[in-house]
Amino acid sequence: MNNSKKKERQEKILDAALKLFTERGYFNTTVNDIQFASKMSVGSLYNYFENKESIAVTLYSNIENCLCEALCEIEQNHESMHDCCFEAVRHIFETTERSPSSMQYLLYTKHREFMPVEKTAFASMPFLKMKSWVEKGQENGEIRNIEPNVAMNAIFGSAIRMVFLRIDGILESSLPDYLDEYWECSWRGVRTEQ
Amino acid sequence: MNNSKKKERQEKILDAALKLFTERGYFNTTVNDIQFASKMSVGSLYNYFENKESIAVTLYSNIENCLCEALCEIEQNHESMHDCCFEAVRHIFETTERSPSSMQYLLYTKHREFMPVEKTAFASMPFLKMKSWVEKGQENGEIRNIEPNVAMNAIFGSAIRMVFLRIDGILESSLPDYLDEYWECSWRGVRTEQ
DNA sequence: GTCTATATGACGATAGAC
DNA sequence: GTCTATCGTCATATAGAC
Repeated sequence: MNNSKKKERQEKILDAALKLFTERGYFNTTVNDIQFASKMSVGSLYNYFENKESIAVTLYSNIENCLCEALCEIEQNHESMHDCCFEAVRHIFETTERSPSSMQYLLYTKHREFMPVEKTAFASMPFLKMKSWVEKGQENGEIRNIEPNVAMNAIFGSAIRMVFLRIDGILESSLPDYLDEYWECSWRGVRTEQ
Repeated sequence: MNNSKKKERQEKILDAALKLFTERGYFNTTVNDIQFASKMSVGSLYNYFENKESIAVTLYSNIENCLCEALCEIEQNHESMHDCCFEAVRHIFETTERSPSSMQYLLYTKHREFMPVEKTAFASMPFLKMKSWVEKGQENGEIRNIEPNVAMNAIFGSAIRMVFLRIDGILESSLPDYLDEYWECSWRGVRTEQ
C-alpha cells in the first residue's frame, strides 16, 4: 500500500478516536467503538497502532506539536512579550472554535490516568515556552515582579478556564468575542504600573 | 449495629475511595482496591453502597456540601463582595493544603465521565453562589462592568488553576503563601478604577 | 493488509454460608 | 452484617483465513 493511503487511514482512526475520547472519555471508549467509527476492522486497527493507549499517545503528541509550532511562529513575529502572550491566547481561543475536540483533548483531559507521561502538562513544551515569555517579560519590565507562576497563571491559566467554560457550554458566544475583555482583565493584573 | 458504628464504616469506605480515586483515577480503581484499602470484604462494601458509582456520587456530594456551607458562612460574615470573594479563595487555598484529595476530587476530576450528573460543575451550587457575588459586586460598583463570566473567571477560574498547579507539584510553597500576590493580580484585573 | 472469530483476562456484582 | 467463592459480562488483543 502506498504511503499516502496509509497515512490517510491512520488519520481516519485518529479522528474517530479524538471524537470519541472527547465525547465519552478514554475509558468509556472501547477499541470496538473506534473501529466502528473509523469504518475499519479491529484487525486492521491493530495493524496501524500497537494498542489503544498508543492511539491516545499519538493523538496527544500531534496536537501538542501543532500548538508548539504556532507558539514558535508567534514568537518570531512579535517583539514584546505582551504581544506574544496576547497572540498565544488568541490562538488558543481561535483553535478552540475551529477544532474544539483538539483543545479539549489537549487541555481538558487527565492524560496521566491513561498515558505513561513522564511529565505533567505543566512540564510540556508549550507550557515552558509560555513561562519563558512571562519571565522575559518580567526581566524587561513589561510584567510586574511577582512569583512567575502566579503571573503565568493570571495570563494563561484563566485563558484555559475560559476554554473549559466554552467547551461546557457556559459561554454562548464564540471565544474570540471575549478576547479583548479577557485580555484587559488579565493584563491589568500583571502589567507594570504606568 | 448501632448507627455511629455504621457511619464509621461508611466513612472508612469513602476515605479509601477518595484516596484511590484521586491517586489513580476512578477507572483505574477497582472495587477490590477499595475493599482492600478499607479493610473490608466486597460483600460488606456492597451492603453499604449500591455500587461503585454510588460511592463516587456520595463522595462528591459530601465535599460539595462542605464547600457550600463554608461559602454561606463567608457570606454572612462579610459585607463587601470583594471580601466575600477573597475569603472564598482563601478558603479554597487553605482547604487544598488541609485536604488535597477533597479539592482535587471536587475541582480536578471529570465527573461526567463516570457519574450521572445532570449539571456540570459550573451549574453547581458553589459556582452559582460565587457568580452571584460577582454580579452583585458589579451592581454595587466594586467590580468593573464586564461580561460576568469573564470577571468570574478572572477571580475564581485562575484560583482553581492555582490549585491544579499545587496538586501537580509545580508550586513548591503552600498555597496560602501565594494568596496575597494571587489576589492582587486578580483583583487588579476586575476592580473599578480608583 | 484486511478481515472474522476467538482467546484471555479482569472487573463489577451476587449468592449463599455463617 | 460479614464473609468467601463465584458468576456473567465485556474489553483488549490475537490467530489465522483470505
